[in-house]
Amino acid sequence: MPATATVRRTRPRGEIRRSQILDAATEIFLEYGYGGATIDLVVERAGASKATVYSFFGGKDGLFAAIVEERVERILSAFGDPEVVHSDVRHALAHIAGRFMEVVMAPDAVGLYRLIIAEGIRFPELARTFYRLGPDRTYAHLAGMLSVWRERGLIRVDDPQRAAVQFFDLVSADLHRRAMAGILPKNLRTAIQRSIDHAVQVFWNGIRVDGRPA
Amino acid sequence: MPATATVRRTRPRGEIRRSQILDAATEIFLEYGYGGATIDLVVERAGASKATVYSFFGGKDGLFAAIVEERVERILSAFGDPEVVHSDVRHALAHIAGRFMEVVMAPDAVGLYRLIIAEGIRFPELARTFYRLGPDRTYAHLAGMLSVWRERGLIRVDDPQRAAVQFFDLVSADLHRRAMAGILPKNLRTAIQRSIDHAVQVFWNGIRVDGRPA
DNA sequence: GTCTATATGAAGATAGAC
DNA sequence: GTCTATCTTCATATAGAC
Repeated sequence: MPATATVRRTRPRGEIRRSQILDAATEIFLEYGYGGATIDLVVERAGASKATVYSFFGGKDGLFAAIVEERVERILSAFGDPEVVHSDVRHALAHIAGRFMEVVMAPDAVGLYRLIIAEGIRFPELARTFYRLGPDRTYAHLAGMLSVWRERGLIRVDDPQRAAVQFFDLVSADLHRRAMAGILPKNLRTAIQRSIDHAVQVFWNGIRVDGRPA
Repeated sequence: MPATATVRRTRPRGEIRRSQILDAATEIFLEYGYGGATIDLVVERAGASKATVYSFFGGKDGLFAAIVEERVERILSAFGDPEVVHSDVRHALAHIAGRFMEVVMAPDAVGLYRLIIAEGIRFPELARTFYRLGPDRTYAHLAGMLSVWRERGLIRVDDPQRAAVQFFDLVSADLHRRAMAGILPKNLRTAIQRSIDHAVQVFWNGIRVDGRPA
């Protein structure tokens, strides 16, 4: 083969600048939103130039897509590895709820969700990707745990997938929506803990097999 | 009193143009979002002129605030009058959940919520107003019903206010978030009905006084 | 009060040097 | 590959006529 198959190892060439730009852009977009963010702000914070941004990402749209895809992975990785499903259901629920809230209430995660909602109409494919890579995987995680508990006869639930969504909604929906709107209670950590406790209580009463009140 | 207290009845003077502009602007903002909306688009759809828009609302910000305040009232009025609290709790819950979903899943309501979330950072006071006039009143409504049921010994619940939020989150959170992101299942009405049924089931098991499974 | 026409400025995008 | 400097577009906002 004459000259076509030149095996390039052009790795660290522009990768550094690309990362710098992407990190700066993520901060800017999360802080100002899509409309409020400008390429100039990104350039300034990254210490790069406009032309480089355009050569890497094509434009503001491409930059936005790159941000979402990279960030979902990073946030989800914080959710960690599937742990052992031990048999104290209420304790396990409270534990996974706590980790869930740490992840989804983090400013970055809230900002990303806000971006998806704000621009979902203009970028529907991106929103779908976000849900597939993010929330849906988390739901599936808990659904698996619920299935195991059901097989062991510890709980009574028709549809583990739906029940998982219900549980996370009980834990997070209200606080998460207020966070997205920029409205949060003063003692956030206390509010989160109470939300978890009450969610576990109602949910547990809803799925337990015997009937006596807690 | 000489000349100061001239009682003007300058009502229908500019009120017509104002309404025309506000209606057109609401459509444009809900359709394109704050960033995508332009005064030119509003002017075109309203058949008015830029200068008139500015004389009424001061600018894009003022127009946005006027839209939110007017729209929350209109949407909430659709929720209607507090009905009689009859004693079939599960039936009543399903009924109020159905009306709630009709209101909050309507395209206008979803669009308004999306606007609040997207621009909440830039307009925090507006977001607070929105919550006070909208969701918080709805929660209080159901909380009142729950209190009545509790007094009658029909349910067991510690904090009616929190329980109300929990119930509406169970019913709506997942579908509502997907709607805001522009992602909806094909059979929306079926999905809503199923969401209501499952929410009532879990919530009822969580608050009922006796312990036998349904 | 309402319009037409215009000023002003900002932000996305690119041409060309190094 | 990366920068500086520039172009172009377009949206906000206003001045002035009717």
